[in-house]
Parts: sequence; structure tokens; C-alpha cells
Amino acid sequence: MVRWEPGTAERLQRAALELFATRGYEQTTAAEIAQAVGLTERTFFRHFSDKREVLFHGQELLVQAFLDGVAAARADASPLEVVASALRSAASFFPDERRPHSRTRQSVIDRNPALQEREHHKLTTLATTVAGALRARGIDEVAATLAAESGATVFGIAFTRWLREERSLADLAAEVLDELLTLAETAGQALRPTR
Amino acid sequence: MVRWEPGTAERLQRAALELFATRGYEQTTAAEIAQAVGLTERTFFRHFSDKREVLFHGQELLVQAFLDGVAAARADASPLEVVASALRSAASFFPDERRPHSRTRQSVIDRNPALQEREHHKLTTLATTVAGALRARGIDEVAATLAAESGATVFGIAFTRWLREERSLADLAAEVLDELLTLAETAGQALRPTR
DNA sequence: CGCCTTTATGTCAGCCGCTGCCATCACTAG
DNA sequence: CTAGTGATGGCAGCGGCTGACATAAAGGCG
Repeated sequence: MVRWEPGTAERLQRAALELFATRGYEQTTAAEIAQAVGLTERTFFRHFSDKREVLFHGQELLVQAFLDGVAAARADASPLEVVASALRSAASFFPDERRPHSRTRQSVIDRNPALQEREHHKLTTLATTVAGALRARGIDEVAATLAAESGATVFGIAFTRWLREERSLADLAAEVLDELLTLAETAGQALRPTR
Repeated sequence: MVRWEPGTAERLQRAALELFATRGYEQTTAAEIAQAVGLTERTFFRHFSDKREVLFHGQELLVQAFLDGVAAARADASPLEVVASALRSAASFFPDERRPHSRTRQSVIDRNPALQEREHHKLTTLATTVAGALRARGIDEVAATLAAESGATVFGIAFTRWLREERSLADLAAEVLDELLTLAETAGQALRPTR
């Protein structure tokens, strides 16, 4: 008889999501999640640095997708073109089959401020990482930060729409990015008419 | 003899900042902060919903400054023009005299991930509120969210530079916003050459 | 002036998130 | 067969945070 089966973190994640979705996040203790898969609270915290992380584990892969997209951009691409490439790459991490799962997960997050906080933090961290990659391409700090943060914003908006509408994330992200460019173009004509 | 002096929350905030700056955030307990001003832990949590909030209390005023700036914009202003107005209004909330205080506060935040999380969350919340005000002006949801979130990003970058350089926040914000427009313009030429 | 209501605080018990420390037990290499 | 490795259990304990109840100061009002 095996004492510990593999994939412990994944089983904990599944159990946690289910409990959070039914009882609610705050009404579920870490010990209960652990118990649901036959483990103890102590073990739970060995796999996840805190209770919220059980919902966010695996985001390093998304970050990597962004970085791959950055690396895939042509060497002479402008900052936002690089970001567009990153968005295309990231979008492939959310095929439509994943939508149902993402929806229940998001509904849990939307009902709890502490989880929203973590989510925003992850997005900002993502932006910071991407900004680093842009700087490594020779883009100056302000431009890199702006472009990366804009990319994260676009991704966030597109992702929210992806949860609601039955369209591909790649299409939505491209559309939202395009809208950002339009906004800037319009404002540019008004805010700096001399150029 | 007065049993409770006025300005309790403010005194707690000052004591907290001082303790955080010297001992560090995690090494300071809520009870210690309370004790430093002659109160109990329980009272601390009556004034602040959480330990972190002691560093973020008062941000409603900044939000209000943004909203005032939105209201001050001309009725026919484009989304990003409205945001530019909001940024000018918000910048006045950080006169240069406030820089030293903001610096020590920021150094505390920069040393603690949990505080950074809260800070990001507050910025995102700010963006959400501004987006609501933009929608109330008739701007559609995606454009409102994009513009507001971009405004928050610009503010964040400008604020970081304001802490380092001895320039006014208003100037820095205008400069960063201008750079965003430039980035978009450049990308627009590449990403949609047909228009 | 005395009474009553309101408001800020104190006290206490207790849950839960999270950590350090040490023991245990399966599996593996040698 | 033995020593070592890695995942887990058990336990004690701190700190964040809350609910319930008591208390005392401040203010209004007859």
C-alpha cells in the first residue's frame, strides 16, 4: 500500500476549489481541505505557502507563456508589438475547454476580497516580470513598464470577457489591445495637437 | 483628565509607521502599536479592519481627487483626456512637502510582499472606481476600463519617479501619459497599417 | 443638577492561519 | 541489511482578528 500518492498538490487544489465553491472561501479551513484528501493541515501548508495560494498555484506557467511570447517577437518590434506577441502566446494557455473550470474558480475569487487582492497582485507581478524582459531587449524603463502594465490590463479585460462570451481569448485580447490603441490615438490628437 | 484624546486613528498611524520603519512590519504586532499610544489591540482593530490598513487609511481622499478630476473634464472630452484631468487633480494631493513621509512609507511597503499586495489592490480598486465614473459619462465599458486602468498605471509609474526625483507629480504624470500615447502611436502604425 | 443615551474603550475567550521542531514511515541506493 | 532521503504526522505556540459583554467619558435634556 502506498503511503502517499502522487499529485498531492493537484488533489488539494481540486478539493479546495470544490469546497470554496460550495461552502465559501472563509467558511472553509485549511484543515478541512487537507482532511478532504486524507492529509493534515500541516501538509497543506507544505504545498502552499498560504491558504489563498491553493487557487493560484501554477501561474508561473502563464508567466512563462508571456515570456515566450516576448522572446518570439521580432528584434525590431516596438514595445507594444512585443506585448501583442506576448498576449498571443498567453492566450493559448486558455483554450476554450478550460472555460468552465475558470468560471467556477473566478466566481470564488469574485466573492472574496482577499482573493481578489491576490489576483491583482499576481497580475501586477506578471507585468513586472514582463517589463523586465522588455528592458532586457533594450527598451527603457518607463516604456517597458508602461507597455508591460498595459499588456496586463488588456489581458485582464480580455480574460473577463472570455469568461462571459464564447470567443477565443486570442481574438478578445487582440480586440481589446486595438481598442487601447484607438483610445490613445483619439487622445493624442486632443492632448498634443502640435505634433 | 480626558479618557480618550481625539485623532486616535492618526496617532495609531504615526506610531505604526515609526515602528514598521524601525523594527520591520512583521516584527511589529498590532498590540505593540496600540500600546505605543496607550491603547489595546482590540481598539486598534476597531479603527483599522486589518493590520495593513493602518498604512493605507486615507486613500479614499485620493480616490475622491481622481473623481473630482473626472468631473472637471469637459463634457466632450475623450476617455484619456478625462483621465488626464483626473491625473492633474490627483497630483495635487501629493505636494512636494509630502515626499519625505511618502518615502519612508514606501520603503516599508517595498520591504513586505503583503503590503505590496494591498497597495496593488488599492490601485486596482481606484481604477475600478474611476472606470465607473467614466461609464457614468457615457463611455462604454471596455473603453472606460482601459482608460481608467491606464490612468492608474501612469499614476503608479509617475508616483514611483516622484519619490526618487525632485519633480512635481503633475509634471511626471503628464510626461508618463505622453509616453504612453507615443508607445501606442508607434505600435498603431505597425499593428494596423491599413487604417 | 441628575438622568439617559451615545460612543470609544477595555477585557476575555476563542477560532484560524501559519510556523518550528521532532518523530515516523515508506522507498531507494549501496 | 543498512543508511539515507523525502513526504508526512503530531504538537505546541504565536499573532491576526472577532464576538460578546462591561465600563466609563461626553453630550443632551428635562
